[in-house]
Amino acid sequence: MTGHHTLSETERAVATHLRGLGIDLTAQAAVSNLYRAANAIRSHVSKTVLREADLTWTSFVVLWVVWMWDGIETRHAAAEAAISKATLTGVVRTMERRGLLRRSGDPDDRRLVRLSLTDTGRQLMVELFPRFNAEESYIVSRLSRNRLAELTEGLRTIVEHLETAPGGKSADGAGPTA
Amino acid sequence: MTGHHTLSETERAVATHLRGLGIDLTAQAAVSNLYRAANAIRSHVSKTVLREADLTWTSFVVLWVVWMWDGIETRHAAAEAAISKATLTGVVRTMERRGLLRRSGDPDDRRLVRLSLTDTGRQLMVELFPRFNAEESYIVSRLSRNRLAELTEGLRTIVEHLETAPGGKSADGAGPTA
DNA sequence: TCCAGACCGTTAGGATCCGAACGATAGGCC
DNA sequence: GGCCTATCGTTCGGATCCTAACGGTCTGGA
Repeated sequence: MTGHHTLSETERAVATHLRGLGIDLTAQAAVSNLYRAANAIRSHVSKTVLREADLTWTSFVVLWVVWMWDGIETRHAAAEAAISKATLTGVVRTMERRGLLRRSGDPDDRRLVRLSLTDTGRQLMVELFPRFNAEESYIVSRLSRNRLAELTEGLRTIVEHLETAPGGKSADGAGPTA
Repeated sequence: MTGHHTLSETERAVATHLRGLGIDLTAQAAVSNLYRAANAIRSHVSKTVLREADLTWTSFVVLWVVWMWDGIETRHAAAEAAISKATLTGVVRTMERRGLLRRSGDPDDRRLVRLSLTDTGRQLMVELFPRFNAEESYIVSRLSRNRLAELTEGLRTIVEHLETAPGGKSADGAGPTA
């Protein structure tokens, strides 16, 4: 993917469609390619490494977050995984059912729920992540060391720009303003 | 989002966790930042422009695709929007219910269904897209013209790499091999 | 002390999202 | 013509995903 039209064809169609509307084409191309790349990556990894482990992308991300930050509180885990608290509740239920993850209440503040991996979950990540990373390595293998560094830096700039922005300040959610 | 930890904190945690596992950290950082940026963008736009129009990101993308390629066949529309045919069926049903989109059979091949915007749908896109694009412009506003061009080029490289790859060749789906 | 407000995770309801299986249609080959 | 196979969009079942509303818990000031 994405689609039976190539990137060039799409960009040409866009250009002709939006002629004279005062559109920022460079921004359009950048965002479009960014999202297209993210989709391609998610799809690729889901169909290779994660498929064998019977994990969805989101499940893997949640496991990853809990692996990185053991005992993390649910609201923080949701923010790290870029999903809403409501979504996390469902994913955690699934992962708990499969014995990969554990919920435990905080004795000091009984509103809180803390998450940690089971031994099985930790073992899964130790054996799964290197394979996941191998795909990541494959994904960027066409870029030189310099170009890859520039790409990463550009992405960081965007992320920090959006995350520090005033933004919409919605109630919950996975947004940059959370 | 994405989280109460900053990018630097996360990268530090990753580095300490994966020490000695032979992990490609530069690839990990690149892919991680790419996906994080995509999430931030999707979230940002969803909460600003699309929220007012009561459209989900996917709905907007589908409308966009049909706007660009009027009379497109469903399987191609699904590929362009990077969603599965099954998902598209549902989204189209929703958009049709709201009078933004129309389905019509192909007389020459009665298996096919072609999609096109209604006048209402076209009018919506004409007034909505400039605002959408203004957000895109805001998103990349911190990058110089040169850095933006480099970013876009790097993303294109990744997309083309994944889309031309042999990959999994799944039956349906929105993947890079579709 | 007590209670109004803030915050926590969960639930409710609906839209996406997927792979797999399904009926319907088209096209090649005899 | 008559079948076999490929391909189309849809349906089905289940997981994700969101906002809004909810009950339980904490906290600070009267």
